[in-house]
Amino acid sequence: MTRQRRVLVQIIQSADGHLDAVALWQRAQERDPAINKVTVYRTLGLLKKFGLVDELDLMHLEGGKHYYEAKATRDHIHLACIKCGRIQEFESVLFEKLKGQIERERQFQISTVRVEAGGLCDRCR
Amino acid sequence: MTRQRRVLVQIIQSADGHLDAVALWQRAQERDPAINKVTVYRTLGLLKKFGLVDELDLMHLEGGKHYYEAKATRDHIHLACIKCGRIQEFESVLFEKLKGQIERERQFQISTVRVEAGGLCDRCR
DNA sequence: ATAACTGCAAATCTTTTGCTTACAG
DNA sequence: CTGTAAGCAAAAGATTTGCAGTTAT
Repeated sequence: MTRQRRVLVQIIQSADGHLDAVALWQRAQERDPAINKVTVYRTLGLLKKFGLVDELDLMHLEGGKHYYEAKATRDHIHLACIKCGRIQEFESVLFEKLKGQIERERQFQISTVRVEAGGLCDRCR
Repeated sequence: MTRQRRVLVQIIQSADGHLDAVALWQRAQERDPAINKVTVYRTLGLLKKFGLVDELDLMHLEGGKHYYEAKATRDHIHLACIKCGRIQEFESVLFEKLKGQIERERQFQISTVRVEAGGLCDRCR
């Protein structure tokens, strides 16, 4: 557990939105100007591997980059508005049931699930 | 409607698995050696825009590339085994209900949904 | 001490853009 | 004809790798 990792983990934990690797790196630089982008990628790789963060694509609204968020206690769905870019989160017991169905019917042991919907949000439709 | 587009659309339509842009380009070259990779990207962009193909990430099992498949009549979920890499597809009425719930409760007009689960398949667990 | 981690530079890979030529309708 | 698409080269952006020096434990 190094200084750099502490900084990165804390930023991810306390972030309100969804950060991509470069945005995370920029925020980290505010606290530790020497921190390297490569370290960010390597740390994200680790956190992902240990299931501490979720990796999102948010329907590629902004190209091919990936976004990260601290793994929540409860999985949630991301709704990405293709017009205004707003990202909403959504929880549902149906989603929980769906996961259960997958594990049961396919004997598939889920370690990560990602649900992303693209479309028009209530404000934009 | 050009020769190149016809080739590309036909490959996507008849593909059994999930192709990334480069794999699609390679298959296209077998039929039309002069076809350019850029044309593949541009055509994929169009097909995506018109909702004729779905773009997947398959849990980034192989890095940051994207995969494409012809939009099916019925949405389905992708299950990616993190051990053997096998991709399974899964349909469910629960999934359909979940989409309905999102549209109703959030007044969100879904144009594309993507559900991907990573974990261990029945053979690997 | 020593195994793991960081920084730096450079490589790799995917995707996008500008511009000219070619082709479909 | 005329607008749209394709090809080519080059750019841009994201992520990964090799290696030498540094740090956590």
